Amino acid sequence: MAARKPRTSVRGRVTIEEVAAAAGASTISVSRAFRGSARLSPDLRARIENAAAALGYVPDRAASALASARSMNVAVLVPSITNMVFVDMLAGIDAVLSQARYQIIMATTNYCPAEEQRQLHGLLAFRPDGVLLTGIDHLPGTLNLLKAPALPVVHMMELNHQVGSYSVGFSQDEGGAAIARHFVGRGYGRIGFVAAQLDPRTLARGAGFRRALKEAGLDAPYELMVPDRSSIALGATLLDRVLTECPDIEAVFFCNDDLAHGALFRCQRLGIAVPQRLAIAGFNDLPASSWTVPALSTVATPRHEIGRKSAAMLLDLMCGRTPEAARLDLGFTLHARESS
Amino acid sequence: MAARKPRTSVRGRVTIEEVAAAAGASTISVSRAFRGSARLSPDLRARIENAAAALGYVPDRAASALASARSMNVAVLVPSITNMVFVDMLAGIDAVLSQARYQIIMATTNYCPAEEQRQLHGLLAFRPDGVLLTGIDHLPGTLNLLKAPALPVVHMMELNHQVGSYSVGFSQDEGGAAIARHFVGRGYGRIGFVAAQLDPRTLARGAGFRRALKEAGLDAPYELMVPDRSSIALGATLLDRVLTECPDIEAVFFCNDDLAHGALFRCQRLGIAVPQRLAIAGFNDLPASSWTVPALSTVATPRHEIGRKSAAMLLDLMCGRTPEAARLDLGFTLHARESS
DNA sequence: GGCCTAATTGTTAGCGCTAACATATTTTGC
DNA sequence: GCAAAATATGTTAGCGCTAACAATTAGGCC
Repeated sequence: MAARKPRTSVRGRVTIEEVAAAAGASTISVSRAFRGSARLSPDLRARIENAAAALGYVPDRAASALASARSMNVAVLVPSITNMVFVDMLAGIDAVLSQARYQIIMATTNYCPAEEQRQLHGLLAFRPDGVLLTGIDHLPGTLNLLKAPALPVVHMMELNHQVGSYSVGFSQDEGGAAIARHFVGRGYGRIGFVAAQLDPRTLARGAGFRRALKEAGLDAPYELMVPDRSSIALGATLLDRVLTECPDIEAVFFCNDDLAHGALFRCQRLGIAVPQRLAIAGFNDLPASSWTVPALSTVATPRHEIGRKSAAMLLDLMCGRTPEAARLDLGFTLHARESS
Repeated sequence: MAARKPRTSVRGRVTIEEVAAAAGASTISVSRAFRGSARLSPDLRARIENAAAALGYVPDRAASALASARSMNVAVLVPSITNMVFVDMLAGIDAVLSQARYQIIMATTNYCPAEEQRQLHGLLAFRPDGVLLTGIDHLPGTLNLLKAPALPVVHMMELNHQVGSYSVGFSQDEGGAAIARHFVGRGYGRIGFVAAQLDPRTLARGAGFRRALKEAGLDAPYELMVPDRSSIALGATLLDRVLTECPDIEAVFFCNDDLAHGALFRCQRLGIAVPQRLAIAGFNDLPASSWTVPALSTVATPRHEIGRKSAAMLLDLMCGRTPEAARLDLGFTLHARESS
């Protein structure tokens, strides 16, 4: 017995056992005190907290996870953190999960489904209690990984219409359509769509844009789509190509604000009047968009709220509660500004 | 004995034991196979890998960490991830650490030393093998937390001259001085310094800026410093205040590019000619800075490289190797563009 | 008081994995 | 051909914590 009860841990860390000894309590009571459990007299709790503070005790999540089958980790997969959109979403997620004592374990997929599966596999080693995925398009293998441990999953940014799946987002397709209708309302004739980083959400925006133009009886738009990662520099480059390939263009929908900013700056540089000579619209409403001159027309997306609500929904699922709705549409807001 | 060897794990997860049984090997061999250890015949290794793949085995980091006293986690603390600078740094860190099979456990401090300590305490529950901290100014309690477990630490972004500490960065002070000398070289007379989010790095830039102006025999600059978080919107607001409070100002150094962009946009809006009427400079060289019209003069910081080198240095320390240098100065580059 | 219920605290047995120490098995040197 | 060294594989005992149960104490009521 003595061998099983070292008063000083082997590895030089303060363990629950030392705290228990110092507080004159049992290990399980220390464990309970740290998990905020009820069923502990104020006196014992105080003694334990004092002892823990004095010894500098830090709980060990690994041991806790192993013993309890709950890791209090949540795996989050986002395409990129260089994209402000996902950073805002992450902030929303963290706000809700850290409140509930969960820790985010995050990885980036680089917009690649295969990389998503690889990264998820890696994150599963943390035995997360739930998973947040960006988007609704995943490899079969990715979803398979989640089946065996029956992990709760919430899909973010898009709306998943598959039964049994949970999602929080808005209709990317409708967002694209909103820009199209705005262009139509302003009377633009020759219209273009420029996209990069052709992820499912970008493509959905393009589809909605096209559909709405068609519904309004207009010609199919001029389209320029490249697989490269979106950036301001790429937006500038693509604007040049648009002007070369389609000189009579009147309005262009750039699939996101990064590209639109690049195009806007390029127009300034070239002395092209926006919106008189060329109207420009973006998507997402980044902070810069309302400050550029001219201010950028764009669709504001509720990404922070998407993060919050996704986390809340996952929290429900992880606690065995049934979320109010399996699909939460948070909508979007068209901001018609000076650039169109 | 039979009770200690369940062929199917209690929790429905595939365990190392089931893989071992399926491959006709011992558990330790499976463990060795997954840690890429040598001392395994190609035949056994193949059998284990096949069995693991067939069963869908995912290792359990919690159990591994508990058994081995190595978590393969690295705790990283950054002020914010809404700031591109730290995102770039994180990308550099991740590139190196994921290569070495380490996982980043990240938290944000919101530029607050007390929050840094709180978050570090939380991350220590992951028993990280090393820690990366942003900056060199920390609460005594923060450093104390790292003392007991004798955790390797590398400080990022600034250079720490304290003996026994490791840091990778550049001289923020010199960066500020570089802008000052640039302004002096261009012959500007009435000069200003505008700062927000007064973290130690911002203050160091200001100090260097001031020092260099003094060395050049100029008057002390007009200064406007506010504690708010930096943003484009704030940059625009502060520009208005600068013009009101100091109408004859000729050149302003904004402590970062976000503020400078806001100021630049505001000048465009107000019809203030940059740099003719007012010269503007920023700090960090964000992607937009070379595309704005006029292009923004700024100091490019090697933040991605700082991330890479910090991670590499920490890797050395975690493996018990001694890094080549305890302090790595990666410098910076002044980009004198159109705005000044 | 005596009996019951409820609240509080403790004991025991692992969670899944790996370090440290055996134990085969093969290779090498002479 | 045989001991010594090198290589390959296995056995055992926990890592620090918590679930499940057990035991103890306090409170309530007639």
